[in-house]
Amino acid sequence: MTEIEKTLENHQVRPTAMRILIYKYLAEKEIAVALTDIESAFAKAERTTLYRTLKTFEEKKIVHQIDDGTGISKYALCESGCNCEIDQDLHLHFHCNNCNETVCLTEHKIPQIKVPDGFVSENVNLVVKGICDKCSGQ
Amino acid sequence: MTEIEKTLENHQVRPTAMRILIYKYLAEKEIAVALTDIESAFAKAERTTLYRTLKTFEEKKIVHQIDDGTGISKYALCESGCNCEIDQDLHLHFHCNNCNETVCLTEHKIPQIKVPDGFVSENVNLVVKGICDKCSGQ
DNA sequence: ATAACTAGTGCAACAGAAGTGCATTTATTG
DNA sequence: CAATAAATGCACTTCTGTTGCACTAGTTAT
Repeated sequence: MTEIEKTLENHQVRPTAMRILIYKYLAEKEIAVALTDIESAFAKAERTTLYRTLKTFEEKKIVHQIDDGTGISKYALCESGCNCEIDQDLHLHFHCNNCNETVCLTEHKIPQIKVPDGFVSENVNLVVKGICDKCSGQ
Repeated sequence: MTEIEKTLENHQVRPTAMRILIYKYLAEKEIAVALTDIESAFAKAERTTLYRTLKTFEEKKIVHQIDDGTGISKYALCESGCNCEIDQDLHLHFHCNNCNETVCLTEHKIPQIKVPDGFVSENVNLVVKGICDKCSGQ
């Protein structure tokens, strides 16, 4: 029983071959991935399977969905690289306009956002766009 | 020559009947609207025309596009209700999970966001989700 | 005013992502 | 091993966004 299998079972997800592969893929990638990314990485697998796997992972809090403003849903593992459990579920993501990759910037906390009276804040999504470290030539 | 016609011409957009209507619609709405919203409001007009009108408006800085995390592009007039000209093009939007409406919260400035070395910030998109004033019963 | 030209609109079609229903396979449990 | 439940594969559908092309309306020059 591998680490990944344990992790999946801890989240009430049965560790099938496909799921382990997808988990591995997500773990290796440091960036948020879209369904199509996984699709091209696993050419043999059906899109639907990948789609439903991601949905399952999302439900079971293994990954969380990221909206980086490209209009395409992306996903990233919740552990180590993302603080989606903390208080207000603050997401801080950086989307590179050059390479189109989206990364989690977890070191940088989001300042408390105030909303007007009557508004109830449940969730904050912050996407910074620009040029990432790899593309800016450091 | 109405106010709206003047506004359009000031932005180098020829004030056609359709465009005036769409501008009026946007001005009346206090919330950001999606293409489909306009579509159902103007059942007679073609979707393509509305689409291209919005694109033209966007190009000419009459409206700006909002990504509220629903995956559907929305638009709002740049004037009075949005500060899309200021320094870093900071957008602060509130999306109600109940009524699904998205509004601009212009009174509340976005604090300066720091990004790690090597990253260059060009644009910041902040969407707060929750319950709006209308739905929270004030 | 009219011909020539340009901008705007309508229609049709396509692309990509997301989502659903159903049959089949795989795994689990009695 | 049979019965059951979960996972997967396939075929479709829907929705948003987008483009090409023909046609119309509006503008400009002669």
